[in-house]
Amino acid sequence: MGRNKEFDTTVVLRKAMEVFGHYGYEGTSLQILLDGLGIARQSLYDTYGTKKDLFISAVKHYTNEKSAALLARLDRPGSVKAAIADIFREIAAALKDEARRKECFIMHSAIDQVPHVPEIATFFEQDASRLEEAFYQALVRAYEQGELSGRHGDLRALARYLNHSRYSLTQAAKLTSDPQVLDDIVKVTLSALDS
Amino acid sequence: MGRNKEFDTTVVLRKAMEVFGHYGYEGTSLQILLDGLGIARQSLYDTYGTKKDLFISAVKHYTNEKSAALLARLDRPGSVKAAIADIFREIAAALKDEARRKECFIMHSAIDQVPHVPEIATFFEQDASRLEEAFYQALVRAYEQGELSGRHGDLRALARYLNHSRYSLTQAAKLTSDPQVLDDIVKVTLSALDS
DNA sequence: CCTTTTTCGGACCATTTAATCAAGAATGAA
DNA sequence: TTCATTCTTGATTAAATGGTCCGAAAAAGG
Repeated sequence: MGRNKEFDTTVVLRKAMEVFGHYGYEGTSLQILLDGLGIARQSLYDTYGTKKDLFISAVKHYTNEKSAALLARLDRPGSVKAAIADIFREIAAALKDEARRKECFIMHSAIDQVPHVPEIATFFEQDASRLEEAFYQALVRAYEQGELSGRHGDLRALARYLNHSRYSLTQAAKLTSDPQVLDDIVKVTLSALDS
Repeated sequence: MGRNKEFDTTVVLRKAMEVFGHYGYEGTSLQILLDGLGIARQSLYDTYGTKKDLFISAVKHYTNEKSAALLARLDRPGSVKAAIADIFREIAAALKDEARRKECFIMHSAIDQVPHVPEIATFFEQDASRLEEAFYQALVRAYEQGELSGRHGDLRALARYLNHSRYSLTQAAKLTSDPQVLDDIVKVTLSALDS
């Protein structure tokens, strides 16, 4: 019983990603935040807690969403190289889409806060090691399937490289408005898997 | 005539890089800034102008320094691949050095401000296109010297990739404390030049 | 109708912010 | 010495900050 929430909490969380992504965590004043979310001040505190709580929630929600999609794609049987290519092309596609790219920039703000918000630091550590391991296992499978030659000796290094490249694409997107640049970067990045 | 400045303006500029790199532009309060610089408030305003002015000066000084070193190394005759390898290993070395890495993080804060400080945006655009062109010319020379095979067809894409990888290393350094990860990333990054 | 829950808007708070002004002491060159 | 420049310190300003409290209206279920 009682009145229902008028806003979808996950939709508002998406908007929070955009706002924090655009202004950064410290650069986002409460006023800007409320204007961006389209809800009243009290609703924010009732639903999400403080500004920092909301930020952490948005970061986690974004990261979990992306990580889940990545793990799902890596786990699909078939060519591992094709899976990795898909993953990177999907990221590039998101960063080239005017509507979707805005959310992605919250990653930059999140990395900014790593030294100052322990909860985000540990969260990223765990997420990174999980994904690095997933990449590694996928590469092992690729090797067993004959997709990789002996010249890709250090699969651990390759896994770390792929995981890092994922993050770095959003940084590239912040620095250029030319979609061709993103495609070029992805193309060369994937060439590390060529035989 | 008159009293001399007691502090070296470029030394203070270095400290400014560290402070802004650690706290971000908006996260750096004037008090934190003054404590980090070790000068009095009035000295800051007399010498550098406002907080934003100092930030822009620090960013430009850092970028110019790094870019000049890069261009100098690329212009040296001899193996281009060796030059590029040197460049990336030097970046990794700086990021692994507890003392030097702190300055590098100002890049993250600077990229953060790109959408909000036009002066930084245009400065980065110019710097990026200059370095991309330098990488491209170097790759052309490498090809002419027989260092690259036909499989490195798109030298423009390769140049963009190298320039982007340079930036992205500081982001990787923010996310991991394990120096081995940086080495792994550099190793795989450079493998894009292998035949 | 009654109760519960949420939304909304304004008032309010203490703190912090960047920046300016003022004044005295230190310093160095003419 | 004289004068210009810088350093240091403290006071001050006006605005913005994140966060809390309160009250009334609106909706939904009992």
